[in-house]
Amino acid sequence: MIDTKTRILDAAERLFAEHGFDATSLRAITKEAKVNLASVNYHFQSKDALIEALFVRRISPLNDERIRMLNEVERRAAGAAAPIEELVDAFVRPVLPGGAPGHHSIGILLGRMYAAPGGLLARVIAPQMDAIRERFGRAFRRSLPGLEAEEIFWRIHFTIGALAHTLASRGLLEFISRGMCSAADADQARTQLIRFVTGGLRAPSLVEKP
Amino acid sequence: MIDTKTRILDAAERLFAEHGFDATSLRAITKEAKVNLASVNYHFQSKDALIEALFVRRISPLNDERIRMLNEVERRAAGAAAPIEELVDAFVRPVLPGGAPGHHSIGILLGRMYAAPGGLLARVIAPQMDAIRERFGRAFRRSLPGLEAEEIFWRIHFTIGALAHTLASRGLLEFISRGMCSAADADQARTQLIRFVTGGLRAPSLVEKP
DNA sequence: GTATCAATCATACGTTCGTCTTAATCATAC
DNA sequence: GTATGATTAAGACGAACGTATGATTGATAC
Repeated sequence: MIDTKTRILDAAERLFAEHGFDATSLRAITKEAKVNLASVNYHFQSKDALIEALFVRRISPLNDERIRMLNEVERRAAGAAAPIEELVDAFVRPVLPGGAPGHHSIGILLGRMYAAPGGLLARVIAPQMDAIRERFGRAFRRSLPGLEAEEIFWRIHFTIGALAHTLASRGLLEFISRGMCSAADADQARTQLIRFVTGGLRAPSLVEKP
Repeated sequence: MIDTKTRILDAAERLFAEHGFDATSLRAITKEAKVNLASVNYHFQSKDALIEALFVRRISPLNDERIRMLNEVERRAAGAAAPIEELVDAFVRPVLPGGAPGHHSIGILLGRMYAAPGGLLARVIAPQMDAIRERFGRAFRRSLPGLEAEEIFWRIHFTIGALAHTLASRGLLEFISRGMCSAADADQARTQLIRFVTGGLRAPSLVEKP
């Protein structure tokens, strides 16, 4: 029998991803997890703290995997500038379904969190993302010497947008089911995403070079 | 004195954009609008219907402006394929701050809605977006003859993602204020966005051409 | 066996929410 | 003036929520 704390986290992750944070009550979570209602306030202190714990559990391994893949890409490049496609792949793959070990619905939740108001993103996610952003920013600057740091910043921002939208979009699957898109598998989505983002990153700089 | 219905819509739009739909109560809205609580259920029927009315009021003019700009772009192209930058501009400008007449916070709400669960997007926004997607899809196919229809579909999807993320991201302004990005004005964001998206759209096709 | 402490359980509390009801107000037409 | 229909006002209702309480169980150590 899995321990109560994990059962709560798993159920919460699943239900939050499906219905959103506000629309999911602790009663629904404890029912899904087959635990007592009070367990949530015993193991965590509040609903907010539960949500926070939920991200804490996933984000670190996720970003570790990103860094691991990035290091691997740079190792293969052997000192030269790494190919943009591979940098992007290291950035997006771990967060896409099937991309990281123990991966469940955290990608959807992350995508949703980026659009949500409130302090959780600023308190929990943003600090973790700053390190990733910094590390990948350096790699991109290396492989895109024609761009200024500020432009890199913007383009990473747009990359996150395209990624988060792909993760969060409920509409996508509907479009797919309506025949507007034939391949529903994650590989197809990732390949298309990488191609698009790589093109965006490679776009010429807006800054006039002397 | 502006009429009650409009006052409610304006206040709701403002508060929803700032705090989200669930975190904003009808009492907060009616207080902000300086109207009676029951007015909401009188003029609209429910909170959900209010949210729906809120989008209905803005989306049509917004998409009309998109179509108007697109037609203008195609008119200038005089039969030839229109430049991608201008197509993208017609797509993103109306939804960005200062881009359309009567524009307030609807962009933030749209950006947030794309990441939110529930049927409102599918019921209200998606049907309106289908027409836009179709119209712009045709224009993009014309200007990007090397791409298959499915690839165009994906790339419009990613474009919406980058756009929605830019609209919804609270974090962005924080990064800006922390000096990681110097220009906070909408012009800078739009220019960077268009450059990135154009590059993504122009990326070579994934499909092998015979 | 019994003391101890963490975990689980049923249940209650206080709050807040969306909605509804009923009465009061206002403008307009006759 | 008065009737009429639309709007606004004040307040109450029931439901659902997050949280807290106190009892109960279960395992471990002595």
